[in-house]
Amino acid sequence: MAHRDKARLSPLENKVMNVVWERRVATADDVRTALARSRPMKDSTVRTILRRLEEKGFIEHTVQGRTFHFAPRVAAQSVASNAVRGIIERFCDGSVENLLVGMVDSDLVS
Amino acid sequence: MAHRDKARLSPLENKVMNVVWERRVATADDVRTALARSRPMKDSTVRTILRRLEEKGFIEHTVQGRTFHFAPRVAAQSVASNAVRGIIERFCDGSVENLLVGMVDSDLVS
DNA sequence: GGCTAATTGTTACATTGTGTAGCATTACCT
DNA sequence: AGGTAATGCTACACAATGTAACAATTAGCC
Repeated sequence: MAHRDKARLSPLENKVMNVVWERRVATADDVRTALARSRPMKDSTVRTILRRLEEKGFIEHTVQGRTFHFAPRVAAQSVASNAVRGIIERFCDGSVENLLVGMVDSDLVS
Repeated sequence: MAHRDKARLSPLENKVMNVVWERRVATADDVRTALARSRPMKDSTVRTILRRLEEKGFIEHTVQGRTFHFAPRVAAQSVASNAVRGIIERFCDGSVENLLVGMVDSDLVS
């Protein structure tokens, strides 16, 4: 299982991904509408983010008529797990236990 | 407990922090020496990183003679837990359980 | 079939973050 | 007191990020 997914998500990319993850499939306009309240964006901006997300391998698209339908290529939990793995390597000397200890200490889990 | 620690660690800052965390206290030269093999850096570079880390609140220094002695202001596990908390919020809809499920799925824990 | 409005493609750019470092200055210690 | 080692200040190139305009295309309606 060789996979190159080192790419990280920027805050905005993250928000967009959340929309795609929630819907399982979304058009650029779906995304813009979904985020309109919390983060108004021009159509072009949304498309740029979607393009970058696709370049990074987080989403893929199919064409329906003239419209791109974006769907996740990776599950949110998968990305999350990967991120946690990175954290464990970088901060906890590779030990999951160390992380869990810290999480217990800060009441994240019990 | 109001704390503003939104600041993130860059890869290099991370490496430097690891040295400081390991030693509990380190001078700029200690850091440079410790990382010399894996990442040769000029003295100035190390100092810049240390300064930024201090600005970000990750370390603090005391002066011994003319030398700065840097020590962590936050524990590694604390930073790790915070990072995980962020991940949970951003990817797992705020649910620790969701994260744990993903971690189990990807064999991070059992 | 042709037109129009919706969609995508292409390109740009200002800001900030990151890594890298030089040089001036200061002040211990011998 | 002077040399040496440490800091203070500043700079800069490159990549990432957020933001978007404008051009080109084309699906689908009339």
